[in-house]
Amino acid sequence: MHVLAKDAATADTGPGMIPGTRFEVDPSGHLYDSKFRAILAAKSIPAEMLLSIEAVRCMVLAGKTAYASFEEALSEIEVTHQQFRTLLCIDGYGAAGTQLHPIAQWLGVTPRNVTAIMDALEAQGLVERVADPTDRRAIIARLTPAGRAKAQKGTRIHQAALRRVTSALTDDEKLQLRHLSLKLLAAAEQAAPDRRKANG
Amino acid sequence: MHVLAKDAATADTGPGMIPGTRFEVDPSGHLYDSKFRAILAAKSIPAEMLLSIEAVRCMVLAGKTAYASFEEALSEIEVTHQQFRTLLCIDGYGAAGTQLHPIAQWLGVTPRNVTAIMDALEAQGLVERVADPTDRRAIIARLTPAGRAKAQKGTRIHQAALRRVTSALTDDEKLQLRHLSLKLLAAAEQAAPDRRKANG
DNA sequence: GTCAATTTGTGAAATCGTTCACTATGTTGC
DNA sequence: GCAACATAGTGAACGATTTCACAAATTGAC
Repeated sequence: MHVLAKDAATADTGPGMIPGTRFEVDPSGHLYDSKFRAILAAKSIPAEMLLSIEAVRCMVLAGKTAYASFEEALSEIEVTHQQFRTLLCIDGYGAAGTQLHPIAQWLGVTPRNVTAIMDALEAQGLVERVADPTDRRAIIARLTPAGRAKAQKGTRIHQAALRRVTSALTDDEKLQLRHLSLKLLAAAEQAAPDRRKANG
Repeated sequence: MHVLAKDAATADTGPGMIPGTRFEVDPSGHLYDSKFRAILAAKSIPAEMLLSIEAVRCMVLAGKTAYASFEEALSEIEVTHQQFRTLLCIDGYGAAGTQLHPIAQWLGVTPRNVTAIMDALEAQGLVERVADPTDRRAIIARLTPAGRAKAQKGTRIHQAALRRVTSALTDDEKLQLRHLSLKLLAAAEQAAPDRRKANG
């Protein structure tokens, strides 16, 4: 009826184990996580749901871990991933800078959060807030020279990390991954209609 | 040199737009997000990186949105997705219950966080802490009858939401998605080696 | 023109997660 | 036996993000 975590933990080195990973290959030639499946198998879940659960979970986990590795890499220059993405976004607007709301959309977070991120970046001297001459409610975020330098260094680091993570996939596989993710995303968005739609 | 967000925003209904989604189909027949690509195109990113960025971002976004839709669905019975996953995990151990550390592994969070989740669930009367007779340091988490009922209701809701999200994919596509995600996950784990490895 | 509705940014408080430090207990080597 | 070390749970402090409420400015309907 139930499988204790210990049971699954002892399955660390199963028969189909791939060297260098904790995953195995199923009969159809696809990777799966035997440890997770062993735990899941005990929970009286309809067979047709198992694959769906596995797929979504793997995707979530891969995304989280990928972003975590970016975070880790960027810590070298003392910016968080989110701060780096913000710098990159602002940099894209050049000397003109941009209001904060477009940044929020790009990051896929609330405007309030951008205020907080800006506070941190400003404290580090990487961005500056200047009045928007065309709209007195708004402020313009602009990179300082230090911010531009940081964005450049960050870009090198981020791209190296990205390459490290994605070199495991061929271009065709990346295309496929993007395609399937977007299909699922479109379906999920209809189920959670009020969510912010990030661009970065 | 730079594309303002406004420019991209006006591209809401491009030529290759799919009805019912905000995505388009590229020449190879794969979905992509034209809005995101338009913004990205301005940022002087090496061509070979663009696809990698898109793929990872789409995956992250899809995962987040999928989980958000579960959260949304489960709010009907006043549990968070994480609380539901915790209930499900504990339920898997039956009447014997389990210590908290295995739960932390299953959820992929720190033990400290499980304490907090348990606090919330206990306050709702869904779980109970009892002393572990075999280890006086440990406590055993067990579902109350109310917890069991909640887990059951939650399972129905969660599975309905999961079906809604994943019905967009064929079984073969789910297999493929899981496969590619795990490949990427394995690569990302090597880049961020200290991360907790979740099982649920 | 004017007034209502919307938009922009931010303070305050809440949520969810983390790390660090600590106590109490178990385990192991000798 | 016992010192050294590892493990289980939790308090305290912190960080990222959200929601709600608000003031100031803009926009739009008439």
